[in-house]
Amino acid sequence: MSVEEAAIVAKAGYHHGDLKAQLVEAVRQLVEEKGPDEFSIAEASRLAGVSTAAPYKHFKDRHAILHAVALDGMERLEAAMRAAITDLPKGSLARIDALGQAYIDFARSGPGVFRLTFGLTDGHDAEPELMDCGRSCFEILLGAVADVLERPMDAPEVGLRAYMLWTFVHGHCFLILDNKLTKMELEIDEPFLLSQVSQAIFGNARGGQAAG
Amino acid sequence: MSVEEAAIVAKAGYHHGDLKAQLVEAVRQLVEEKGPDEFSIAEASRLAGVSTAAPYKHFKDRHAILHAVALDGMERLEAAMRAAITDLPKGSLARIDALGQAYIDFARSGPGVFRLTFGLTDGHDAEPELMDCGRSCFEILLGAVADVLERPMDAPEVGLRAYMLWTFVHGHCFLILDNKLTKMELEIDEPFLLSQVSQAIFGNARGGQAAG
DNA sequence: AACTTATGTAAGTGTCGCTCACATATGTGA
DNA sequence: TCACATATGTGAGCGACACTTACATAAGTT
Repeated sequence: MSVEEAAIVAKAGYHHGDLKAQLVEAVRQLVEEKGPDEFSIAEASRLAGVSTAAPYKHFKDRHAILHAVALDGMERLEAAMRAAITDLPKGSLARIDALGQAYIDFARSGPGVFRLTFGLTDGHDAEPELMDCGRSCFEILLGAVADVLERPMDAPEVGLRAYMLWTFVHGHCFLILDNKLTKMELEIDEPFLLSQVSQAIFGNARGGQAAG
Repeated sequence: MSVEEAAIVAKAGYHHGDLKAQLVEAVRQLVEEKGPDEFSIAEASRLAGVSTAAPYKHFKDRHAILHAVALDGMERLEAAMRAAITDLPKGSLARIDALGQAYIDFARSGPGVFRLTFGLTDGHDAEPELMDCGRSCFEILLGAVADVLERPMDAPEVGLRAYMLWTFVHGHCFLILDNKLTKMELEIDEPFLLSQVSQAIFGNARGGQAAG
């Protein structure tokens, strides 16, 4: 059901019924279509079938709406990461690769939201919800790395390797969103790339000494 | 010399003299101060001491200005990368690390421009100038990797490893710009991280030689 | 000096973010 | 059932902005 259809159903009378959630969804759509810069609250209001003043009953300002969309995205990312590893054995490198793939799939399925979620310039400090959710995502990865290394989650080498994995996947996401890969005339198979990365990071860590 | 001072000097009379370059500089400043979303052409015009219509004699629209700022940034990045390796021996891992550090320094010295340079949404970064400059940057890295591996630049393993390095550094840049490192309560020494990365990527490719 | 071109201004248009006064629906306790 | 507080909608309007148009001024060419 699109936003417009949902709007028609929900808005039986004067009151809308579910405006807050539908505004988030409308903004999400617009952000994907036109990019985070080009969307306007006015257009989202039109999509939801309400006046341009209505959103301000639910959100303080434009930034608050974008934050809500970003948070929604981050929550979906966390759910996807959890789902990605449930059927895989604890301590396996397959879990690491699956987490990376989930992250990449999330970025690819919604480039605009991905950019928003990780690119909001202003006070992430003022948005504790978004930060907490991001930390939860990272802790999933931390846990998987700790299992592979058979070390506690707060061990330095666990943090280091988890961070290395994160930066790699994160950077890869930004580069594929910009189509940099094809533009640089690189032909790289993604699963192969992921396996090479986990091998590079964990290859010398299980048989021998750890970093740190 | 700030933009305002330069404007006063340059604008002796009716004509400005150097408006195009100064607009780019003014926008660059504003992007750093307020973020790429918050800047306005009107404000940049005020900074440069001209009317709000003047910029449109030099740039088609807002996107064209942002593109010019992004291109200027990319050119500075390319220069920084070239400068970073001139005094280091060909084929050394030190060159790899220096390129990474130059990239990171560039990001840290101008987060707004960095985001702009690599974050412009798809329709607008299809600008050939920006793309060519980006490819030049990547080719510097490609050359350094090729030297380390003692293989031609177009060899698949050269492309793969160069890409892995790029994603690492690129992801790290975005994460430090968002202060994700401190927020995740990670304490990671950056030079150590870089050396770990080059070691992970090149460690098994050159008989286990580690970074300096 | 006359003509062309480059580069500036002022004024105006439509959109947008956001606010305010007011309208309408909903829930609650007497 | 009914007054009343609260939540959620509308329309009008303000100031800022992107961008356009018509016009003014400078600079180069011949």
